[in-house]
Amino acid sequence: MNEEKVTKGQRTRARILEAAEQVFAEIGYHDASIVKITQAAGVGQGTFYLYFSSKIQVFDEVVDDLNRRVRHAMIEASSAADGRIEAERAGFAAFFRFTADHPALYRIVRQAEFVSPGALKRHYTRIVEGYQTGLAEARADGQIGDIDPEVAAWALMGIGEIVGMRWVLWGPDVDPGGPPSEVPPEVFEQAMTFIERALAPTGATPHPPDEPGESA
Amino acid sequence: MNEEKVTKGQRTRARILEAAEQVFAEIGYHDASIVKITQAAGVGQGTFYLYFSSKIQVFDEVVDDLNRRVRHAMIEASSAADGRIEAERAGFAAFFRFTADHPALYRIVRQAEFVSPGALKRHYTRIVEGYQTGLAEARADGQIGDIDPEVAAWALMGIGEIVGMRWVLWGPDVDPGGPPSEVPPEVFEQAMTFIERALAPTGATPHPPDEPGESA
Amino acid sequence: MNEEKVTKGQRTRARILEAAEQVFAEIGYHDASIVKITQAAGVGQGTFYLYFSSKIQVFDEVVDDLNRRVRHAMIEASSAADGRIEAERAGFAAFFRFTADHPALYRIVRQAEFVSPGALKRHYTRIVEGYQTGLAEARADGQIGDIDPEVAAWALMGIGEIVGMRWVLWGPDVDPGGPPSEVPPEVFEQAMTFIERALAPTGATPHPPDEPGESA
Amino acid sequence: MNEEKVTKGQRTRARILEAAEQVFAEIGYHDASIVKITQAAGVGQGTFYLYFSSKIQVFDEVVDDLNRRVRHAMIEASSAADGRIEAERAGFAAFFRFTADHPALYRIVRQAEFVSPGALKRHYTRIVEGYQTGLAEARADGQIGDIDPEVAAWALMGIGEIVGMRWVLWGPDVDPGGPPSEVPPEVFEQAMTFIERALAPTGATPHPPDEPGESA
DNA sequence: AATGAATGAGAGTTCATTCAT
DNA sequence: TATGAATGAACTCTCATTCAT
Repeated sequence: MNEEKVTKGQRTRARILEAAEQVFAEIGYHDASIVKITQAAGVGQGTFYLYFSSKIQVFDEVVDDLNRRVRHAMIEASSAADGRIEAERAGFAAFFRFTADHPALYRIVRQAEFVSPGALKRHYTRIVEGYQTGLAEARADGQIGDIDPEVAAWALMGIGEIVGMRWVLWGPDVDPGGPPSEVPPEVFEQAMTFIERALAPTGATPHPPDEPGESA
Repeated sequence: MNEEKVTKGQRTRARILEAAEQVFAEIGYHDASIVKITQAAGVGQGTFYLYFSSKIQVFDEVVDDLNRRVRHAMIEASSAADGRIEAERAGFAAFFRFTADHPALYRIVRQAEFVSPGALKRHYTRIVEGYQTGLAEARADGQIGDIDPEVAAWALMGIGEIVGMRWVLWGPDVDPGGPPSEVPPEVFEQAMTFIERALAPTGATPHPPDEPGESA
Repeated sequence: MNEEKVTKGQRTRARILEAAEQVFAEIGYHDASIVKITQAAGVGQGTFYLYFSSKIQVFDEVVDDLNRRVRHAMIEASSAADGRIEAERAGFAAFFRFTADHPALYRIVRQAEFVSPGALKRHYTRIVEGYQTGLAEARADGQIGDIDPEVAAWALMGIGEIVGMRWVLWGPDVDPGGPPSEVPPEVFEQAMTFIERALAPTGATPHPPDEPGESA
Repeated sequence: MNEEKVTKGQRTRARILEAAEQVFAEIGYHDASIVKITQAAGVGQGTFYLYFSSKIQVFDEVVDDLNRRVRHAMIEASSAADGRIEAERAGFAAFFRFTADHPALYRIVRQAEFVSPGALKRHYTRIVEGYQTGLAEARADGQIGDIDPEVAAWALMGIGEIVGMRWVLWGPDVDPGGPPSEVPPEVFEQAMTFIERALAPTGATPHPPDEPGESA
């Protein structure tokens, strides 16, 4: 009878976790108080400590949770795509989409450095590991140029991060406080071009097919 | 009379600013208290408010100061270099060197999002503007491929940021707490290769010099 | 049916009472939480309030319980002894032994002043009443000197208390945190000598056996 | 000019210490909150932490302060007295008088066991050391009987403590909450008789001089 | 008879800021 | 120009007690 049942406690815990994510994203870790989180969750203050041992623990859990979800979104998107380049584009697109839908990701992760350094490293490292594995395989297959997969993976991470911050979080016009928007298509295309050229198999012209007659 | 003279007040102000940079870098904005900053500066608490109107104002000023210095270091290094590629390498090297010497840059900037969002945007935007101008000129000269200078500039910013965080701040082994180290030479080379391929003039082989028999 | 039977409820109640005694003794009334007591008893928090109306009530009951047991131990020991002096020694010895076996006695009673003043007075007064009765009888029989039994009884109580604290609770070397030890035999002898001299029949030499030829 | 001057800060500190003593004595350590103490002292909450690092630190200081004062009172009284017995009576009288005037002594010390065990031991040990030294000298002079000064000193401490609690703190009728009264003269006399008999030089009749016709 | 999730008042402590000197 | 004593609001966290199950 209670085999797959979600207990009342589990529901309360989930509500608090969700509220914490929202509040952290909105006002930041330090301005987020337990009172604000529990009010947002609709529970008493004491209830928080029934499920989390401290404010920092719930922060870690929020970061890990977001990390899990963004990686899931990226993997799902790229595995459905056809071919290496398509997969890459799909992965990046998923990353930007997730960022737009969950601005909490950025806002929370960037606070992590001082709040919980472990959480920050865990977050980046896990995502990078995914990239790195894919790049190593692609290099072995000759699908990309000769480059260290680790460095390349971190470079991709950096590009994704900054483009997400610049165009998703800040909006097209860098005006402050605007709601997160999608990455403009032309920006996305340019960013992908940048990446594809960087990774293109050495010796081959990086982007020749669509501009014939260009090579010497 | 006070034309070139540095007044006592100006010296006090500078001491507080310097102390603030150190304390923010070491323990973060929120754990840094006015008491800690003034103690580090060797002045009384009240003196702080003679020169700065609030904790957040001194933070903004620290960020702007670091920004000015890192841009200065990059410009100086790249303008002394010979040729576009050399200039770029020199600029990145200067960026990483500054990061290693002033870990405060990273640690403070990454806190800025919630402390003072304006400071964060100002910081990135100013650095990117420098890149962007250079890239636009280089594109006009045909020294780099056909790519939107703005997107490319942000991509470079992202690469610099993440490589700096990964290899300078975290150290070679991602072990926590280690002192900031230099970017290992092979990582630097790989990162530059990545960038040079991405920016290489379209149609040309990105890295031909080391593979002489490659061109058609 | 339930004449001699110990019901399940009675057993649960006894377990909680015992757990409360241990927890109060170990960490003190204020640091002892209902959760800790119920966990030590192996029951749920709510169960506590089925048998006790409040934390303070269980404290009172613990004090009264210990009081009953220490008096029982003293009475049993002294009633088995032969002669007034022997009885007294046996009573004190029993008191110290009980203290060593149940450090809770001290630790709990000394907290009682602010937790439940009534409990403190009840505890001391009951023990003193036992002494007092014995002393009054002994005085009437001429076995002890002419002294107010009430004052003498309180004096004995004070000696027992402080010697117990000093040598049983703090251990022989006043080092902190050591486990309760027995009163060293020579200390016990000296304390009894002190008491016997104080109570010795007036005019008589208090300790004649070891100094023969002294009486008039 | 400011040679012997008491600074403003020192005065504030003294006011807080005094308020803490009163509040601890009245409602006990645990019910005494920083708010209550600072309100009683007429300062803000934050001011407390300018002078004391924690609630427990001020408690320790209060205990040590009371200890110093009670020892001072005892020493002063007994050193002004004439002869060993008179000195002893004067010391005890001073102890009881101090207790009556500063019920805080008892009420605070008895809480110390769990609040700050070090403070409790320090308090008793220091007073006992004074007794012990005096008793050792008196024994060497043959003024008191042959008894271990350490055990005897602790016994005296116990008697003083319990008589003070019984008659000073609880008042003559053991009714609760009455204001601290003096030890009734006849109780004081009986207690001194008890002590003098216990300490009387062995072989001599303890209290014969004042009742000449008493011996057989 | 027994449970444990839920509560909210209140605890100790910190700190940016003010202001009389 | 410089000080540091003073403040009080706000913080995280604890816990005796209740009550629906």
